[in-house]
Amino acid sequence: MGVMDKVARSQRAAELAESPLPLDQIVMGDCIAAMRALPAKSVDMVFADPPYNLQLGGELFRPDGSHVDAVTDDWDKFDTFAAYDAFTRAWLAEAHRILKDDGTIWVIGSYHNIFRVGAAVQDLGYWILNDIVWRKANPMPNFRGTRFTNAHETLIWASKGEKAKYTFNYRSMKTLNDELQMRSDWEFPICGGQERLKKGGVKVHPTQKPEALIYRILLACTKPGDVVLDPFFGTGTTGAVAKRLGRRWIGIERELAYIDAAAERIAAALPLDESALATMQSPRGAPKVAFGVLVENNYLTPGTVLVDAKRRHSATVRADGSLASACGASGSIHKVGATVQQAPACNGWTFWHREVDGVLEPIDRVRQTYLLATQP
Amino acid sequence: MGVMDKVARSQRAAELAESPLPLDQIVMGDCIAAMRALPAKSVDMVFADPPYNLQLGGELFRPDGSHVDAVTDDWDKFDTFAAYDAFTRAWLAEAHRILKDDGTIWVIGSYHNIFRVGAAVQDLGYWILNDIVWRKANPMPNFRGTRFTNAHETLIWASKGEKAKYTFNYRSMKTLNDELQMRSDWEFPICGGQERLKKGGVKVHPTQKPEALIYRILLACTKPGDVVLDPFFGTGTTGAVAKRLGRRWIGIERELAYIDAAAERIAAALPLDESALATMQSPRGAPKVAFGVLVENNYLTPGTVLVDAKRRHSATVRADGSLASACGASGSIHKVGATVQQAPACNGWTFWHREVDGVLEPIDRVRQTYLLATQP
DNA sequence: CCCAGCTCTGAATCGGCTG
DNA sequence: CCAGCCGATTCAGAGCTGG
Repeated sequence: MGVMDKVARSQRAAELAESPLPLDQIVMGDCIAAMRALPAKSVDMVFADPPYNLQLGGELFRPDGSHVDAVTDDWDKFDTFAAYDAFTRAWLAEAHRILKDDGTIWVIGSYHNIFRVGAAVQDLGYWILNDIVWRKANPMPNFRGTRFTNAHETLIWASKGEKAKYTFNYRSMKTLNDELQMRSDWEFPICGGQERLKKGGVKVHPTQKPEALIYRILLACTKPGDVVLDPFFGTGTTGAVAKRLGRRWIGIERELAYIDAAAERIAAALPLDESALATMQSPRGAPKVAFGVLVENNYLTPGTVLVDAKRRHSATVRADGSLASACGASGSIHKVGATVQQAPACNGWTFWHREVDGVLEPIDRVRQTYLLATQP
Repeated sequence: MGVMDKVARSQRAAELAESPLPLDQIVMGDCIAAMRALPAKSVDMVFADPPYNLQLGGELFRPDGSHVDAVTDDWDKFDTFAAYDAFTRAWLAEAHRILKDDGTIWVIGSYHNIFRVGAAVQDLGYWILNDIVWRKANPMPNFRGTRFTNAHETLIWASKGEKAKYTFNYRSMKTLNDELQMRSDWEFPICGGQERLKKGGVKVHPTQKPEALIYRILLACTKPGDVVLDPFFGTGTTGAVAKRLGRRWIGIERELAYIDAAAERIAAALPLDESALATMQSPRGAPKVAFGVLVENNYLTPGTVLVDAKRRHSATVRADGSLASACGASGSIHKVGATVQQAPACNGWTFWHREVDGVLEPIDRVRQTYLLATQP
């Protein structure tokens, strides 16, 4: 870290200390009213998972006769498209005011609402940078055989305007994807297992999002110390991941039950720790596994020190799946392996080892473990 | 093919012969004006690949048909969006008028325009059935490294209204996908190689779509002989695939160069023969067999005891094709199955089994045997 | 202890025909 | 328009249980 960086960091710490922002806190109340109370140009990112306005009809049963537990909460009900649009434009306008000029917004939705959201985003002057598809590894089937299986959701990523600057950690994303550019289609399982918050065996929130999804977003489009605002906080996935990645967060939520669950969950979250190990699964179907995926899924913890078989070289795993060697080189496992050996190329999977109970094992072993756990 | 089918086909042929539709032809002209000349409720599908960007070369029309000059420099962004919206709503409204009540529309776009298109689709009363993601196997990389690789496009599939019927060949799609339900994310390569139309080494059209994409759409959502309208015909991918699949088509296109290329291409396309066109049928379309018919014809003897797969419930076949369960319930195979399970509904064909040489087989097997023996 | 098999569930705009 | 009946319809993952 250079001198300028240190100065910038210390200035930043001073700013945050005097900040009127409710950092790392959950604000209870209506999202629009609560956003009005926040100062202009004060946060680096808004992540929003607004109501989808599903407009579900009657009951739905599976072929085996069991009942599908649908989203029936009042917060998802709007009388008309016009009412939904008015609500959407109101909170998007507040978000635009609160964002710093170089901040970005992420919104997730399905075909029920995402087109209305996207049009509003454009009308309010935001500039869409990408739309991202979350491909669900295990979506709910279409039980009646009447349509295609609804197997994805859509995210919109936008800056404050056409000429606005923004953060995009291109190298981190490329490293995370095994030295290929990160594409606009991402595969993750839906949120379940240990990660899914339950109370008395019942899910706390009907639409809890997977941590791996937010992890990739924060890693791609924020820097450590950045402030992320989530106006539809729910059970606090954004807060938990932000804490894990060393980002600051602000949550807005109406329902006390969600707030309680979120507070408990975030308190238990440990920065860059293995706490979420069982929770995040991986891209399925791809025979290739990017090294970054192992990090993303907590098979390898950022900060782990890797060495070669003869302990002549060492390097540290970073949060984006890159390595930083003791001699200053950084990049993918292959590139750093080549650099420290002054070789033209290197297979990082077999070159780098981690120590387990005093014994060295190649990181390819971790990949095998991961594949065994995730491949059929 | 049954007698009724033959009658229906011949009626249909007669209708089409008298039809005022320009079947299997390319109409030269502006898409909105050309659509106005087509009769209401006359086509089974509209497939549309409208212009993606907002600079439409001065060919924008308001809903009233008046011309909009979109290239004027002093137009701000709102005006540009408004002009695109007006154009979009105008052609979508015409498409709604031209579609039969059980027809559907497909529109493809990218994040530049698809949100505006989707919102317009909803506002005009269409009912979105799915959004489909075309994952490009070989997308163009993001050369500047400033965003995620834009590796997909989005399609919207919608019926004419919430209660409208529509065609969806569920079994064909499931068969095409190795006996798993077809999902909402489809992977195809971009159009290239032999398929890509070129003239003097230069591609004829900048956004020619892969035939495989249209093939899947027509196979999923139309029947042989159905009429498909493409108001942005370009180089005629829709026409070539429709001809190949035994569907009728109408294309609208402004540019003579595209029309020439499309006409040549479609003339060279070879229709699949009828045996290749046969697709997986849904049991819904198969001839119905009442359970009582099996008893009447001695495929099942009155007094036979049926059980469920786990032998938890049992019932006796009566002479009139009704069942009498051990617990006193009686009625149709479906009703008794539902009653003994205390379920809202039940498919008796798969629920009830009979024992043959100590092995249980569903009574649907008996129905299959009967159908094989009695159908030509 | 392990494995095979069974159960449960997830942001879902999820019939058609007859009387 | 509504009630009632007919009968078609599911994938992957996690967790539990019994052998």
